[in-house]
Amino acid sequence: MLEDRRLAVLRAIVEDYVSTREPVGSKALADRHQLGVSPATIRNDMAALEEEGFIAQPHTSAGRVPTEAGYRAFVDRLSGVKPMSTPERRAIGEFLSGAVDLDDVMARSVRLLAQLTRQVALVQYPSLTQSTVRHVDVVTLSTTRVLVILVADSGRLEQRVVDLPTAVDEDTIAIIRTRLLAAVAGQRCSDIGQRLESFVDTFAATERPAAAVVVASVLELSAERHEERVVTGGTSNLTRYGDSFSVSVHPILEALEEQVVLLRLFGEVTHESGVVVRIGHENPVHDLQSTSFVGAGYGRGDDVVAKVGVLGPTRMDYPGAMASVQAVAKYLGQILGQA
Amino acid sequence: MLEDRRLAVLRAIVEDYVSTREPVGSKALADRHQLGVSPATIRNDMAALEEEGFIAQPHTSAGRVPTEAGYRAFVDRLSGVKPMSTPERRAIGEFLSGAVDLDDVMARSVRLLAQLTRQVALVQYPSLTQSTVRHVDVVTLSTTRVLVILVADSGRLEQRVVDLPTAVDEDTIAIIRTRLLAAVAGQRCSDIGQRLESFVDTFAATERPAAAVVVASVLELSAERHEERVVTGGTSNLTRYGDSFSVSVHPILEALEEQVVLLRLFGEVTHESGVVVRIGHENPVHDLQSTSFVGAGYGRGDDVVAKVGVLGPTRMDYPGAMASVQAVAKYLGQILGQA
DNA sequence: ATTGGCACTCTGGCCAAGTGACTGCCAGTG
DNA sequence: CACTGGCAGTCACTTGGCCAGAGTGCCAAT
Repeated sequence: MLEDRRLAVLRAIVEDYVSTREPVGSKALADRHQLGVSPATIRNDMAALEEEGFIAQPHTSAGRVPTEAGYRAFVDRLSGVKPMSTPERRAIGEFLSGAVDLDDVMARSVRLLAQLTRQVALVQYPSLTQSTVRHVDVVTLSTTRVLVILVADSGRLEQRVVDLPTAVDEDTIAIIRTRLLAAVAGQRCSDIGQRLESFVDTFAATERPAAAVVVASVLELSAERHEERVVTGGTSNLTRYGDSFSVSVHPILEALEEQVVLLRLFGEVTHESGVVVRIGHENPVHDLQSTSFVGAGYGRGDDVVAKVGVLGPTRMDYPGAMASVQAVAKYLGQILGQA
Repeated sequence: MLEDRRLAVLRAIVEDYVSTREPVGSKALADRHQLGVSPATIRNDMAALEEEGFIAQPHTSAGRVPTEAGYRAFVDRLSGVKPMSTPERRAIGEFLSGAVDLDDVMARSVRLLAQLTRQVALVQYPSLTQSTVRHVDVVTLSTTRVLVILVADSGRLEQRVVDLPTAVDEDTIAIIRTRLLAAVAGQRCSDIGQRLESFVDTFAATERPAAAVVVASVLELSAERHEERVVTGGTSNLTRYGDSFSVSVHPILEALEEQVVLLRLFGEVTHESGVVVRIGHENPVHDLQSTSFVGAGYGRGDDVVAKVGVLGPTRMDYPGAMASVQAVAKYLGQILGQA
């Protein structure tokens, strides 16, 4: 009861602060929410909340602002995922299903998510290791150069230009192509390493050098290192308010340009199907510790093949962001399933 | 002679302003450059330059700042392209030739250019219409779904998922694939529309519906609309200084997220092989009129297949940017030529 | 437990004065 | 005639002091 109201006050503070971006005082709270008590009472609650570390004052005579712990409590105990309206859901589905290829799906998703949340959106390409090989092709570019193409069932396509050690005629290429395809088609990407181990040895001596480099490139294409790729969108949302939300947008923009950093950010979002929220310093990336991250995995059925998320100020609309991220993840899974 | 010194003063103003980012006064000019005259004389020249519209004062008691016309004069008459050192050139070449496929080339270029100029870098994918078809492939995804892949000789690869009107067996797909490849391989992308005009009619009735949609998708892939694609990098350079360089970075960031806008920006860079500079309002894109653009076309030999450029504050190091853009364009052309 | 009242604190806006960095002009000089 | 030194004038920017407003904490009362 007493405890209940304190939490209600915390929720009110978070909501007000998120929408006004200004420290919120006891009077304003009493006015804008039906808490049924006077400002003085709220002040007492606020003092207690501050004691517990959920809120803080920027300076003595200012209102209160939620701390990271405050947001954490809000997310964990006070807000469910805001349900989305059916037309909204339908709009998302329609927008995403209009895509013509995987690149398009990714591009649309990131754009959509940025628009929905008005934050920076991040979408990761489906992992290769989790996929099976749909097709492999070897295209002749010149007598000593071929393009190796690998298509996964997620629709993901990887390519690579390969220099052959010696000039090779079209027939040999054809042989390599056919046999390679037979060897790996339908295999899981993570398995083809084993499958191809002694595969090269089965080629005639004249074909072997060329086959070796081609096979090597297929291995590389399907390897873990190559698998990760994150697209970003909505970076202009970082500068939506007069001037950034904390100190400077610069380090954040810098971080967003580094794939490695983005992967580290996503790294934390693992297995579990639910939405993950990382607030401020919970974040593994130092330069992004003034921001919060809301992410979720997506995939066909239950296995997560990649992740999506949004990045924004710690002062962000968590319920809304969680809903959007979840919805986009869900539709991404569906689209991938049918591809 | 007299005229000469005035221009020297203009050059000095531009250089100082670019490096210090502060209005430059007559005394500072006399100190930092060997103009051989006193501040008073310089003041006279400055008055004249202001009269002619090349420089302006932010307020009465401040130093002078170049106007757009001033930069224009500087670029046109006062600065050549700053030559790059040989080690620098070699570093560029090495960095770019390490790329494994076209995506990689583009990604590396944009990164490199952003680093060299410390500005926002833009790189456009090679145009398809200018290229010839190296390979076409049709990969079965399900009985009613195929992935159509088109590889151009520039190394560019386009893909598209296509729904077939009816279920089609693997043999039919194989037929379509083979005949399609024969029909378009080696053709210029811009020509294949004609080549495929009556191509569909040559198929047996049972194959025709499937062939029709596949052919249609190939046409789309090679069509003009699909051809343009611009990648950006170094956007964090926009926020390098305390706070933006003009009013706000926000509209600029927004503009950079719109492919259409970027294409409009590039649109102006046409044919001529040289470096093009657009200063402030010379720029066709309204939201980017507080910025300058330095761009150049690249391609194999003389025909321009796409463009590269950098975007930065009007107060930017034009000679340096021009040199970097030119160098990257040149190496891009070389790499593309050998691919 | 809640409330109204009151004293206290601190920020932000505002104004005035002082400082410094320019310029423009003018009279003087080789 | 081009250049120079000097000098007065203008204006932005900074500093310090002041005031108003917002918000708190505490206390005594209900």
